[in-house]
This record gives sequence, C-alpha cells and structure tokens, in this order.
Amino acid sequence: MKKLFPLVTADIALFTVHEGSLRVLLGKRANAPELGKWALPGGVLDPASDSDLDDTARRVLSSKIGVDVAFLDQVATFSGAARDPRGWSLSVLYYALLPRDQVPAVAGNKTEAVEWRDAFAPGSRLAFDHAKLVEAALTTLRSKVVSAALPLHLLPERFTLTELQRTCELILGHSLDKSVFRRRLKSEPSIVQLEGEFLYGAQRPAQLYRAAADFRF
Amino acid sequence: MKKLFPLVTADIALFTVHEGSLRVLLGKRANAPELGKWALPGGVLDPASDSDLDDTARRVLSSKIGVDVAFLDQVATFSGAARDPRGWSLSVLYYALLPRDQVPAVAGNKTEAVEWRDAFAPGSRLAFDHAKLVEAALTTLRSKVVSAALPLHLLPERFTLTELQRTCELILGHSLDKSVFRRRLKSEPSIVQLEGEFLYGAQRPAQLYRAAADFRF
DNA sequence: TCAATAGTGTCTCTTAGACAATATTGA
DNA sequence: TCAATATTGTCTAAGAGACACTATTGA
Repeated sequence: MKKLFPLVTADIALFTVHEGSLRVLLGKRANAPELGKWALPGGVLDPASDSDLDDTARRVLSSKIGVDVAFLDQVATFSGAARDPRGWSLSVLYYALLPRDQVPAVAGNKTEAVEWRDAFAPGSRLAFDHAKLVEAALTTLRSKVVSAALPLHLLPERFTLTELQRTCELILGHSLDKSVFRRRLKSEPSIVQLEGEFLYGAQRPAQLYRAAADFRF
Repeated sequence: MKKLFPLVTADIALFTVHEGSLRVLLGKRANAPELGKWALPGGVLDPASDSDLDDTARRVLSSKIGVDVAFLDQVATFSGAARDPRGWSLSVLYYALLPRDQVPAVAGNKTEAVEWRDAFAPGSRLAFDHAKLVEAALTTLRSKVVSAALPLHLLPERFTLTELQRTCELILGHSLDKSVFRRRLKSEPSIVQLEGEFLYGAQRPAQLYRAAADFRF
C-alpha cells in the first residue's frame, strides 16, 4: 500500500569560510537509508512543535549542530517519489551563514560526525539528491553576493574591507578589482566605518568596519 | 488530537496580459473553509499520481483550469500552523505564464467561477494568505523581467518589439525607453526576427519576431 | 497632406574595469 | 631601508538614459 502523506523535511546548507575556502557542513548519516553516507543536516517536520518550516530548520541547526544562526533563508523545494527510498518526500532547502569565527563552536559540540567540506567539491557520493541541493544552494548564495552585502554574515563583527573582498571572491570563485570593490562600498549604507579602529598586522594597519545596526539581509 | 502530517498543496499564480493589464487568475472557493472567497488555483498533492510537486501544479492547471502551460516555475514555499484553519499546512507556490492569445480558452471551459484579476490589485479579501502569495509571485516575476526574455511566454508566437516592450512595462509597472529597450534586444539571442514578415495596422508596419527555437528559460 | 506608430541616431553622464600611484606600518 | 598590504587616483571604454530625428504606412 502506498503512503498517503509525503515525508516533509527541512534541509540546510550551512555555509562558512574556513581555512581560506567556502565550506558547507555535512553530517554522516547514522541511520538507514543511506547509512554512512554524507548528507546536509536536516530533520523531519514536527507539526506539534514547529510553527512553520523555518522553525524546523532552526530547530535542526540548534539541536543537531549546536548553532543558532542569524541568517537563514529558503532556496527551493525539492519533491518527488524517487528521491528517497522510503517513498514520496518533500524537502524545503534552506541556506544559512555562519560567521567564520564561530566555526570552532560547531566542531566541539557533538559526537556525531560532521565535516566542513569545500562547497564547490563537497564529495562525489552524497546521500539522496543532496549533491544537487548543495549545487542549488551555492547558486542562490552566489546570486545574492553580487548586489547585496550578504557576506557580512560570514564575517566576524569587526572586519576589514580586504577581508570582505576575499569573502566575496571565495563565493564568486573569481577575483575582484580592489578599486572597483571599494568604490561600490562607499555607497553601501549597511557597512559602517569604525572611526579610529584598525587591525594591526605586519604592514599598514587596516580600517575596521562593522555591519549597520539595522542590517538584516 | 493534533494531526501528524501537514496538508501539502501546490498553488499557482497564473499570469497573463488581458485588456491592457497584467492579470492573475483567481477562483471562487466552492468548499469550506473560506467558502466563497477568492483564492489562487491549487490542489492537494496526490502521491499516487504525482511524480513530484511540479506534476501536482500541472495537474491542477490542466484539470481545474483547462490549460497546459509552457512555463511553470517555483516561487517559494509557505508553511505553518496558522495559515489554514484545518491545521498545519504547506503550500509550494508556483507561477505560470499564459500567452495572452490563449486567455479565451480559460474563460470558456469551466462552470466554476474564475476571474482574471489585476495582478497589482487582486482584491482585498482573498482566502487564506493568498494575498501574500500573489505579492510574492509578482515580486519573483518582476525580478525575472529585468535580465531575461521571460515575457516571451506571455506573448503570442509572433509579436512585435513594441508588444514585447508594452508587456515588460506592464509587469514592471513603469515605462521603458524605446531606444534603450531595442538596443538591448539586439544582443538577445532568444529573440529572432521573422525576415519579411510584418504586422500591418493603421500606420507603418511593424517587424515581427518569434522566440528562438531553443528558448526555454 | 496628416496622424500614428516604427525604428534609428546622438549626446551626456554614470560606472565598470584595468592599472598606476601613494601611504603606512613592522622588521 | 624594504616588504607587504592598505588606500586612493586616473584613464578608458561600455552602457544607460533622455530625447530628437527619420521612415512608412492608411486615411
């Protein structure tokens, strides 16, 4: 007998920047089906406790991964009879961004096996259709970088323009012109200069910035 | 007792151009809840016959409205416990485009009450959260017009550049410069000039064009 | 001829892109 | 001083926007 209801889940592509590359978090599946394969973190909707699917996604990240992300948004919905051996399933895919200085929090927390994989090459044999999901999340992420200040969500609270540029470059996959990049930021209200605060290194100090107070997206 | 499974539906914002404005199709609800209110066409997923949710959407359009659309794409997914009095529900919202010369086919077919409403003012008291859904579909539609040749799906097979421009203007809600518009189309491979074919009216004849054979988007 | 719309040309201004030049630190 | 990176400036070319101009039909 066929099931009358689909399995409804929220899956999350959690991105961060780690060791100089854009990463996505994968977990090793501890249950059948696809036991032992790597998959995006996700969980089944619980109508009793989730007021909507965003809730489901946040609950999964909080309980399974141990992080509460500031930024979470939908990518698309994947559905069908063929994508999960248990039968008809529907996954709403989210993408979330974790500031790179919060990466250690993830590694420490859990006994379950999780890995930060290179987002552009997350591995060849992911569970279910998750290779496709990663691809889709990456496309959405990229499309947002062009116009918006989205990558602020991947940076620490205080950052330099060079750091912001590097982050954009990592996501886009190609280098940007320093001069052009800075010129555009001049008219970007979501980026605020921290008057008199600098990052000191082995060279000329770099001006520090922060996201505007009302910065949301 | 709470339900353990959400109600999964596909809702469709079917757009067309009619009498000089952008329209969206609404149907009068014939069942409770929200009986008598106007809503986007939609239907419950049938796992037995739908291979994925796109299938559900196409089935709804075909059976309830009587059209098979060429273009159908996702907008976003709306979910939660509060949006439908029957309980936890999840709707994947699609938008579809109907060429304006196929509008009569819809009107004729059905005994159920359907109306082509102005997409920017579909009415104040739509069923459920459908006013929000229309808004979201409209935003997506607009965002696609800027860069792409999407409005081709709203035009007859053969069309003039002025017709194409008017259609873009209807969607965007503001007028476009003729010269700029045509200049951009010069480098648009999805639009093909029909050599020697013209539309004759009460003035200078207009060159006819068609969408490129491989045009999908 | 005129009205009406199709289609083209031209000017300016903004901005992207490339790249050079300058500035400021620690070593 | 030099190495390294931050920050700014300059030139050019492409494109957007505004708007004027020409073209071609039916009445």
